[in-house]
Amino acid sequence: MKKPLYQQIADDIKEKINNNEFKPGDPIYSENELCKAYHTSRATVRRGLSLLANEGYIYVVHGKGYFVKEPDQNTYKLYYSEMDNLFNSVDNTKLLEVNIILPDSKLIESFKISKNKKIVMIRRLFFIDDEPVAYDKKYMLYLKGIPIVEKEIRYATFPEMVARIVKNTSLFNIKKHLMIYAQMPDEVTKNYLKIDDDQCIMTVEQKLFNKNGKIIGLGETHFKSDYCRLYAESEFADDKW
Amino acid sequence: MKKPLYQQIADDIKEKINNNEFKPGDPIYSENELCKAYHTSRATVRRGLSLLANEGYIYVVHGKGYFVKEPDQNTYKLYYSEMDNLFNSVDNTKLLEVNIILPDSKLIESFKISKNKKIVMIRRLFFIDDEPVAYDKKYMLYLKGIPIVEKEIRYATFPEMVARIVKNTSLFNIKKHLMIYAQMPDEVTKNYLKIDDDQCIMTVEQKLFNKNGKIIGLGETHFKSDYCRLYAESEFADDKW
DNA sequence: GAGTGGTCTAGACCACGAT
DNA sequence: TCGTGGTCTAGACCACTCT
Repeated sequence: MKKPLYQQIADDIKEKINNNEFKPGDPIYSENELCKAYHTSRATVRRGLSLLANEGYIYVVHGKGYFVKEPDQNTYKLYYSEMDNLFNSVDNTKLLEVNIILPDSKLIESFKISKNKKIVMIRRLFFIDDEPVAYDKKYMLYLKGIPIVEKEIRYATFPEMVARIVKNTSLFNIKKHLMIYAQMPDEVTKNYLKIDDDQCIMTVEQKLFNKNGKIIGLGETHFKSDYCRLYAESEFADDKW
Repeated sequence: MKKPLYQQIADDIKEKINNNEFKPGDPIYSENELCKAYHTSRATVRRGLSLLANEGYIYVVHGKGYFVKEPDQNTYKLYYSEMDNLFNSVDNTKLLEVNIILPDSKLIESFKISKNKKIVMIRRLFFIDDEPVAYDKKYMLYLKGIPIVEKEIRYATFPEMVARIVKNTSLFNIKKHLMIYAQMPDEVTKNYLKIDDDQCIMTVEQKLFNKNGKIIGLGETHFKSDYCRLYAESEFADDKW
């Protein structure tokens, strides 16, 4: 299990950064210095530095050198799926509505489309152990010719739906935004989720974009608060390479 | 602005994956095939493939080849800081308590420490425009000799605090976990946040670990729901290299 | 012009998987 | 054994920054 040299180089520098021997903003060794120090070639040195760059420890400036980065404290990896949240999984769903509609002014605004374009609207209820746990609404651009198969959308997450229904999208090239907040449910949501006391809900709004940055989907999911615990962790970029 | 060859190789393969010519699980070209196809050396081909691997499009199996990855639909990049959330920033804080305590059984359990170890406890209130918006509690391992300067912790995020107070930690090597959920406030929180109607709160629990996986900090922040909107987006790993 | 990183070549040898 | 990827060498030439 000998550690490759490029890994050793990366680890040595990483340790100096962790121990504050190199501080954010500081220049570190040049490639040539490292070549000499480790009696190796530039390719190997560069590979080590590339690891550190990918892990967010350093950055490069052409013609100047390598510098220690300010650590990115506030970025986390979040796991989110309408259907699953590490603690419980939706085990049943009910399709409340699948419709092709003309957009109201709010949707026209959001999708930046003309008013004669059509929108697919899907409303669902999610269940766990026969208890309604989330009320879900989705809007997607409608493009002729793609059949909407109920079976396929009952358990689909929003990205999966869009990859099926909207043309020229694959799960690889959808950009996604989430907005997450707590609120008190409105009457409709209260009814669907059978909330009678003053329990609150977690709302997750989704926006999906194609690779050109055009909005192709809008969604909101309202979770009964007991059934929505979101988990996130700091990303320690693992060395994929 | 000529595109480097390794980028071209990566883009060509990426396009085939986006267009579903290569599906998840499929083997793609071998390094040697690509060398021939692009009349180039293995190093260049490997650099292109490395890009794709870092962006999550493909994975490698030694001795077998490169394969298309299942797209990671449910992973997002989340921005979280107690002090800032893209919509509003805490502009004032009040230190309710800074104390060194002996852990109760719950803390002993959580930190996996013996009962004579000491814990630093910090409680704060956060304000925006003179309105209390969050109630914040932190627990950290106490190590002798490090002074706790009130000025330094009033506006500090949890990772910043720990990097100051706990030995051998830097902002680079702290692992962080978050648990996020909506709930109704308890009486204490209601009083601090001056909530009289039935408004709900967003709770964010933080766990901090050192590089060996040992827990070094526990925190919970309770936000008035209007002041906590969390934002996340799909991570399109930018080519750092 | 000297020093830095950015791209690329044409090899070598090793480790792993399938057969 | 053969084809695959994994590590590494010793160069080349180019582009950028600083002085």
